[in-house]
Amino acid sequence: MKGGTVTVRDTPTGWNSEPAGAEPRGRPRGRPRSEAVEQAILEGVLRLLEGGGTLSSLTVEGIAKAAGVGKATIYRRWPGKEALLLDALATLDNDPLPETGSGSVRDDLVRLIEFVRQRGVSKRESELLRLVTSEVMCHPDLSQQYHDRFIAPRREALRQVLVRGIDSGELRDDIDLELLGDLFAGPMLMRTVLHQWAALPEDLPERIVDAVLDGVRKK
Amino acid sequence: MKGGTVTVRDTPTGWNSEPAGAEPRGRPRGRPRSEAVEQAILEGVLRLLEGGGTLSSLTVEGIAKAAGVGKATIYRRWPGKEALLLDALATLDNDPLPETGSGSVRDDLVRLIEFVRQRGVSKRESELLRLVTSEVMCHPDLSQQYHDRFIAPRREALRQVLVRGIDSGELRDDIDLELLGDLFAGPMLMRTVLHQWAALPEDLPERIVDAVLDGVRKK
Amino acid sequence: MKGGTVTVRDTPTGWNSEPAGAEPRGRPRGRPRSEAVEQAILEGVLRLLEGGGTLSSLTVEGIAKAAGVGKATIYRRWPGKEALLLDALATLDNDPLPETGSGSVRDDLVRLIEFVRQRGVSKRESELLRLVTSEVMCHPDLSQQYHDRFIAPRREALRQVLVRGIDSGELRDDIDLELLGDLFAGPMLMRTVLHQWAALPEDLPERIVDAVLDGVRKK
Amino acid sequence: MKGGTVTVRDTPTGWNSEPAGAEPRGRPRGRPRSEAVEQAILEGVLRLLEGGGTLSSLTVEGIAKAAGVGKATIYRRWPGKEALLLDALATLDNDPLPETGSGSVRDDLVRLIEFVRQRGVSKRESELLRLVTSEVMCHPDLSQQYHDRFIAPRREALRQVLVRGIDSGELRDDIDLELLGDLFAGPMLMRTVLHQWAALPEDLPERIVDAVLDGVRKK
DNA sequence: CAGTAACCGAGACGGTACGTCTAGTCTTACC
DNA sequence: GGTAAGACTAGACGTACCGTCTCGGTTACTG
Repeated sequence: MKGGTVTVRDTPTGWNSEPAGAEPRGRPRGRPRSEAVEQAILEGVLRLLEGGGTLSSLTVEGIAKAAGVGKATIYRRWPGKEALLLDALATLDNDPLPETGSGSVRDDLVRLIEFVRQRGVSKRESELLRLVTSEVMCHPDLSQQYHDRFIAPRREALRQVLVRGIDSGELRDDIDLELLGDLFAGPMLMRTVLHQWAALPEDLPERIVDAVLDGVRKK
Repeated sequence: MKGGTVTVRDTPTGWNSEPAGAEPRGRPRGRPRSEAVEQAILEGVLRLLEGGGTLSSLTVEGIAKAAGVGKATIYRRWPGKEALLLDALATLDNDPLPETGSGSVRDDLVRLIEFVRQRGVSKRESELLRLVTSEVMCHPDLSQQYHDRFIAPRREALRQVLVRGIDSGELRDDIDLELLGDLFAGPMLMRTVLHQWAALPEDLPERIVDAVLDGVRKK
Repeated sequence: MKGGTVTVRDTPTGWNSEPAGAEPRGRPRGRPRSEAVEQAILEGVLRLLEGGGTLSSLTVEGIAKAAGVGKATIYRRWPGKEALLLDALATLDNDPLPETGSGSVRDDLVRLIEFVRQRGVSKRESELLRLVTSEVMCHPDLSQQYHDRFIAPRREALRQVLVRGIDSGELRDDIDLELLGDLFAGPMLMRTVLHQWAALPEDLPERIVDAVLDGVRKK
Repeated sequence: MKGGTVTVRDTPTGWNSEPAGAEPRGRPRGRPRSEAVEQAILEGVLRLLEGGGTLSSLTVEGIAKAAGVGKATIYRRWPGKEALLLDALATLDNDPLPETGSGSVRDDLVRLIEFVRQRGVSKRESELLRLVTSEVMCHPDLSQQYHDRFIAPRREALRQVLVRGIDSGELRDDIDLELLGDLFAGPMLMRTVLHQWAALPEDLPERIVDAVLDGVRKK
């Protein structure tokens, strides 16, 4: 289901795993958890989100109803709706990051930012993303999860491109990588947080990259 | 807060105002709403927030208890806790924006970003700001309010500096102002959303401004 | 207003009177209480009762609104709506009791019970009576009031007739007067409590009196 | 209570029953309602009533607290506290009616009235009975329920005795049964309504029956 | 092939908070 | 000082979810 994990029993995100140690290798006893049920729940979340509505209107009870599932079945898999949301976001977010390293650093940067822009222009994804981001801001304990699963991969891809640019002499080496990354990603985030979905024109990635690369000071 | 409104009776944020038109000028009848009660409620919110906790742990009932006030008194003034939060944020957020226009464009930009950084390093303000931002992301109806009261003034100050820079020939004139603003503000927002409060070193504003001004491309 | 009381200032039922002794005789200071207001309140109660509804739907706030009066004006006169209800009942209940003593004891008894039946067949009065009775059953402190003002006069009239009957040898003297009264009044009360308003045919008083007088044992 | 019904799932008084028709006979799904919880609620009501207090001081919230139960659990079973009161009354009121038909009509009548008197002299029962009666007087929709469950059985027992008396020639046959019943029951009701609990001496049933049977007219 | 252990839908359970309503008091300006 | 208006504290109302807990019933593996 998720990435390269092979065992059927692996809980979606590592939550709620068995006592750990009881059965070192053997298949757990009893009826195995239904893969179909899991899908139904995640799809139920997405379906409810399409109807719009705030985060507090997305109730566990409603999700259970929408998925035709008992509440306990949800709580058996996730500790709460916040964690469930993270997994729901993951089901939409499994497109591979664009290839980089083949062309110029500039093109790679544009491609990466364009990839993020794509998320933003999709109604369903942007809605969910916004909800999850909102949720994460209130729950420090989810922040790490969120960062590791959704932010880190993108930042890492960005970082690799930037490192390549520095090594090749295309980029200055007196700016720390963290800030460098923020400069490129910031404008996209800004528009997301402020509901400015419309403000994502096709040429935005190019304009961001060029402005950051060249600087905004008049030569 | 409340800008230049003069009348005593003006409700905090324009919510819940009287039918409008009934009594064009005269003082409304009945016992006037207590200014003290209003303060007590807002202070109650701030006190509860210092104790930490997520947004859902900040209940209207708790606020009423903390402020020594009936629930109805809160609902008489605000339609819900989200709107109340906006006003609570405003009570912390009434420092005047820094003066600009006296020195170089670069100095003005640094001053503006430093002003935002100050908010971030204050525990109480940053906590509240994060909660409100989170809330706003889920409630499109509050988004406008939030933008007009907290975002717009800062953006306008920023815009004026940028316009001055363009007019004086210090800044390029081929980048739209919106994007220009995002470039400077983005890194601050990024760190706020991701709980990276620690990542706000004193020299950050300078580094942001210099990087954006000069570009990150190796000369 | 009420019976033979002359002074304007006398509160309706003696509640809420001034400190008593402060100003032994002189006209009290300030604006005198408005007679009209008092009437408006009582009529408001009656109007609301016509609309039907339970006792808990008869709110002080609603009465004030219906009477075009402030709540404080009501509380200045009555300690609560229960007491107010008693006075409202009194405004309907001021017809003089029928004359007795002129004819036979049987005729007097029929006349008294017919008088009670009249109350029952009037929608408005019976509704109010039922509400008040209900209220009284829950408030022992009003029980005395209720008894003195509404029950006692009727029972006294009944008692006088019965005493006359005993003295004249028409009635047995081995039954205590209390029980004697209950025998005549019981059937009317029974139908009131059980909402059997329809079961008050015109000849009911006669039938009650004859049955009780003659006994129900077959001769 | 609940008569001869055997099934465990029967809701107390038929309120809140399932859609009726969905599952004609099978056991309803989900966790069954706890019998113990039901008892706890009813006992909570009785406990609160012993403390005295008016009907409005008997709140659903208080009952829930007293029974150690959530409010929803109460509302799941009863539509409101009025209906709950009826069931609470029923738990006290399940003594079988006295046997009749074995002896003289007079003895049967005395026995029936003595049965009612017993209710009245018990503090707890009379308190509850008074509250329920009061409540019923204000809520016509409960009147039928109340009548069917508490009044009708007693009236029917009384009616049977009276019919036997008429058939055997002991009682006059020219008085309608309804009035006949009221004559015997009226005095008891009267004392109940007027808080005259003390006025229920042991020989009252006998005196009532004899007076009604023989008539009060001097022979 | 019966036993057993965990799964499943359903929904009851004790709580908590919601947003509304009313009680009874208090505070204005006006009369 | 009476009056209408309406804000005030307090707390019950009935509803909606939370996260947990039974129920009867359903798989899969195991002995």
